[in-house]
Amino acid sequence: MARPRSADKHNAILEAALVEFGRRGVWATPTSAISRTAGVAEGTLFTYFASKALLTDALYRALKTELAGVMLADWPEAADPRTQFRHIWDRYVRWGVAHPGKLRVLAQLKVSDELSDESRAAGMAPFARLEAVAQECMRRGLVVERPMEFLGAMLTAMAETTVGYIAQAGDAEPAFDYAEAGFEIFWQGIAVPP
Amino acid sequence: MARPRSADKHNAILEAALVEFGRRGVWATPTSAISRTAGVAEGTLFTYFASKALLTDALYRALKTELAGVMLADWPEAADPRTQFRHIWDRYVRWGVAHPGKLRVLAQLKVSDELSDESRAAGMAPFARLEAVAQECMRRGLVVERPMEFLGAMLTAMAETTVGYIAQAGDAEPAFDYAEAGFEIFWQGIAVPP
Amino acid sequence: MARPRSADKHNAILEAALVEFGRRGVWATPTSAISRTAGVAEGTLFTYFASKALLTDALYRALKTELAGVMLADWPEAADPRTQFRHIWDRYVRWGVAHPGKLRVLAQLKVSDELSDESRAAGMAPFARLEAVAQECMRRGLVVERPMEFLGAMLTAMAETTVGYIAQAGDAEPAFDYAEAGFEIFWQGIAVPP
Amino acid sequence: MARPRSADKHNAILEAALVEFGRRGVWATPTSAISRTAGVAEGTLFTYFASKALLTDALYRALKTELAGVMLADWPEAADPRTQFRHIWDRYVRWGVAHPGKLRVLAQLKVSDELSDESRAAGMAPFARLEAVAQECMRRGLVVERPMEFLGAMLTAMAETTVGYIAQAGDAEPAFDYAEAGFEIFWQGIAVPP
DNA sequence: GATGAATGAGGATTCATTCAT
DNA sequence: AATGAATGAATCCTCATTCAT
Repeated sequence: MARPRSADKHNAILEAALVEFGRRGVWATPTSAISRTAGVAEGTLFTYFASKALLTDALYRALKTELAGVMLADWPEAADPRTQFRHIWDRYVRWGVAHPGKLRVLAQLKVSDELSDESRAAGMAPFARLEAVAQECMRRGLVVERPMEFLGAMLTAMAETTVGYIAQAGDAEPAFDYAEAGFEIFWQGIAVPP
Repeated sequence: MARPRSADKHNAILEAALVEFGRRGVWATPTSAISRTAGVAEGTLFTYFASKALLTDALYRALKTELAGVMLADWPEAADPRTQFRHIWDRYVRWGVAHPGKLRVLAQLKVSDELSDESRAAGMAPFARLEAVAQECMRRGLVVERPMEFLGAMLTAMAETTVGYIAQAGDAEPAFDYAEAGFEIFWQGIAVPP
Repeated sequence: MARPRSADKHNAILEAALVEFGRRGVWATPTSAISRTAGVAEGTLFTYFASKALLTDALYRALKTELAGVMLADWPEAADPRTQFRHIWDRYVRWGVAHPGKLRVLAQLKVSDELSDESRAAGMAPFARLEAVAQECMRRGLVVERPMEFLGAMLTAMAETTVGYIAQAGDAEPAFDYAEAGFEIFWQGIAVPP
Repeated sequence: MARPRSADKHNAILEAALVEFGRRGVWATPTSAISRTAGVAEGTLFTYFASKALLTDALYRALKTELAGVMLADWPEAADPRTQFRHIWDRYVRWGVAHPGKLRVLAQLKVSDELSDESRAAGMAPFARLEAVAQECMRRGLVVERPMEFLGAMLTAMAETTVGYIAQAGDAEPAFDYAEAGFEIFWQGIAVPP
């Protein structure tokens, strides 16, 4: 057998793409910069990802999957709905604040024309797990009845905006707790008053 | 460069940039395509906009200004706060639905690295007029006290998401009124219950 | 008006392509070598020929046209058929011997897959003038009745082979007159004996 | 490199090269396509042929050898010269018509710069057997006295042209017998009238 | 020997911008 | 000011060949 394809290299390239995309923007990053950062030859990138578009696709999915994993870790199964939604919100925001580059790349990829429909769908898939929660909430009359994906998109948009504000505020002004404020708007927005 | 002669050409170029960016995406659009669509020579574009970055900047500001104009037109001065916010919301959503290309371009430009800080600031400026409304609402205790820009960003993000859903639903499924639903979330989210 | 497209540059590029193709072979010649030899920027080549394939096409047609011009110059209108055919033959052979590179490039282009059908047809067009001669000869029973294009292709193939032999023989061995010998085979081959 | 193990693989690669060259042209065919078609690994190709140039060389020689074999099979030893030449001619034309791809590849390889002089010489070698025939004819005054290789090249060129015409005519127009016509030109061309 | 991943020079274009007309 | 030809750096990807397994 020949040298097997290396998962390490695959990841190194993905990682490098993330780094370079974060530094220079998705469309301003040549594949050569990615391969250099990944420590592989220019051609090697293409044995792992047949084209730049496929690489960005894969990166998009990887980030989405990672994010979903973060949000679902330590899931408070027994907690009340508000706490569960807050869990998701906090994880999202914390992840975004901790990895501003990732969020930025995700934002760039989302508006990209190169992103395949399959990837867009795949990007949603990891969040399927959250559906059950919301469904249950609606059934119990705790939350307004809205299409699931719509609520999910709203949460995502609001959390992203929140992260953006925290990042922009910087350490300089920790005075205001945007994470808290953002979640309140979201929760008040969807909760059915008792 | 001397001051350009023709406002017509200036506008034709901006218009063409919008069309082409909408068709092919901001980063996949060569300036030559813009000048062709605008009906001017390749070089002429650069007497009106010294660089592609400056052109995108100008387009961003133009769209933001147009949007602000739409939102403030027919302003219901005498109406109650909810109605005023609803006015803003509806104008935004209606504009977005009517001009999906414009919204898409705006989204691409927002995540662009080329966008200057001045333009980002300038993009916010037209919305200053809305500040007064919110400020008054807060003072009267009708709305939660949050930094103005934060509320504005939230509104924008939520409205954009809403537009995205309406566009995606298409004419096929007019059953659900996302505009209404989206606004409810926003308003419940920020309103102080009596 | 802008700088007009220059016939000089157009020709310089064609000329340079000929030189480089002759030196390194059609498929081993990068466009950059052509532009360098032509004394223009790499990009300029593409304002005159949209692609390398189009350039080779144009070169093929140019060479064919030149060759036809050479063969028809000083046409011995009043001479007998044999002399007329000999005129064609000699011009062909002399041109090939004088410009071995051109013949070699022509040979490479002929077997190329890139050559468009239009160009192949266009390459034949200049020889239409010769048809009349052959037609007349056949009518008068001086020459066997064969499809015109077939005879033309035979003449071409035989002349090419002849040129190849002359070139290979070099100045070293002028003892044998291949041009004469080749024509004799051709003429005896098609002439109807009295 | 040690001597290759498998004659099968050697042949499979040559065969695959022929197929791919015929399909895509010699210079547009990557070695990877050849190895894929041959059913061997990319690297394996290079244990059988140290370089692409050597592979094309070998293919050229193989085709030439095959062609010579075809032409000499069923040799009419006792027949008169004309019949013998006709035998050669017919075998050549029939082979070319039956294997248009082979002839096309041969034509491409002939004009290639990569072809080594040894291979060109080797390509001629199989035809040495024909020399005796021609020599005898000349001695007996049946055929014009010309350098052997020149006559051979003429025959080849004329037969190739003939094959080209038959191929182009297709089944649609079997009316004209190019094989017959072509041979007549050749034979009249070289025969010494009694 | 067989495999196919790794390599990196090379190559045809593209494109923002400049500049001669 | 308007034009569009000229420029050449930059880019994605290909491919013959090498080499680790």
